[in-house]
Amino acid sequence: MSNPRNPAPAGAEHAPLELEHFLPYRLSILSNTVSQAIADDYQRRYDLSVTEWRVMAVLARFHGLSAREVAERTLMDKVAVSRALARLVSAGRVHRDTHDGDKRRSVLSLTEAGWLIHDDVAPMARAREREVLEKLDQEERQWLTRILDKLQPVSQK
Amino acid sequence: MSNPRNPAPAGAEHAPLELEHFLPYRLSILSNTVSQAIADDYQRRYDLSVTEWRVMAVLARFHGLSAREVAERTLMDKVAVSRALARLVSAGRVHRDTHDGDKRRSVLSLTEAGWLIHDDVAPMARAREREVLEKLDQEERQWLTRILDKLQPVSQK
DNA sequence: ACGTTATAGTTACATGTGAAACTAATTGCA
DNA sequence: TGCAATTAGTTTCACATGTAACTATAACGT
Repeated sequence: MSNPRNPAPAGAEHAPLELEHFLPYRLSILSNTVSQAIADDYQRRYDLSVTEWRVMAVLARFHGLSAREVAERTLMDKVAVSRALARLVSAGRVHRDTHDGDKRRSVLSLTEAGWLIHDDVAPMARAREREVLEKLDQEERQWLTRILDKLQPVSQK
Repeated sequence: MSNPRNPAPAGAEHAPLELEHFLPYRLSILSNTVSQAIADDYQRRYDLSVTEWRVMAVLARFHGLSAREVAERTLMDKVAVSRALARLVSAGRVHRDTHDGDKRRSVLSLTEAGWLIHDDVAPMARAREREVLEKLDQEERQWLTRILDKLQPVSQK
């Protein structure tokens, strides 16, 4: 009916999608490639998942957050945060207190061990990001930022 | 020790990562948002996963591919393709033959039912992509394409 | 021809992830 | 007060996904 490994006949009434030019597909491939490259660095070395690293990153910036606030800042859902925190706390990387006036809330912070990991991983992550961005010239980098800003959903307040 | 929900003191020696400006993080969020928006359309309606849809999309374009060739074209691994095909075949959306000269290889094509779904989903996906791209002006769209081309890994030959 | 090696595809296992149900604490309001 | 409705966080379940092991067939080198 039609020949293997060749595109469908031009007159075809089906208008198939060309994945390699389809934005969502391209974004997905790119995102996975980039994230994986970075995660490989610390994943094995510290047995640290991407979600855990994100939690650590926000706790490095904002002290005393609750789990819900971490979820807001990372745009992860609360279940993911809860699980990441469980592992981080039991690994001694995050300290969990209970909020004074509200016993439901946790008050989170990096432990000494958490900081050590953070201070090793953060520069590594930045270096990897730099490697990716080096493929672009200055002008392209500026456009990329601008484009991401316009496409990005709300971003956390 | 430090006040909740405020950034760490400026003199802090830890140089925390600002996730919201970190390229891999932004890509991941954007990719998930965009893919999800599109997938929602057909996911429920046809009980069709993203991987399944990608397989269908390449089979719409290239007739008689083997599973391995589908994997190459979608950049998915062969296990994912195998599983997607199992579902698609059992749902009567893809027809699987055995290659004449090589009994290991499959020869895949969309069935009539598969084509019907494809012809409904493909325009829908394109429309959603258009909605996303409408947030950008013409110049930005051109830069985006150029940037993706430069950042993109190898792309399938 | 024949044993080794490579390839196509599937299965099994371990792990990750999201939705919904659940517990505990707090808030709102009659 | 006291009871219903919210909120913080965890647990459970179903399902997706990746790695490695496995089966069947084919290709290669002698």
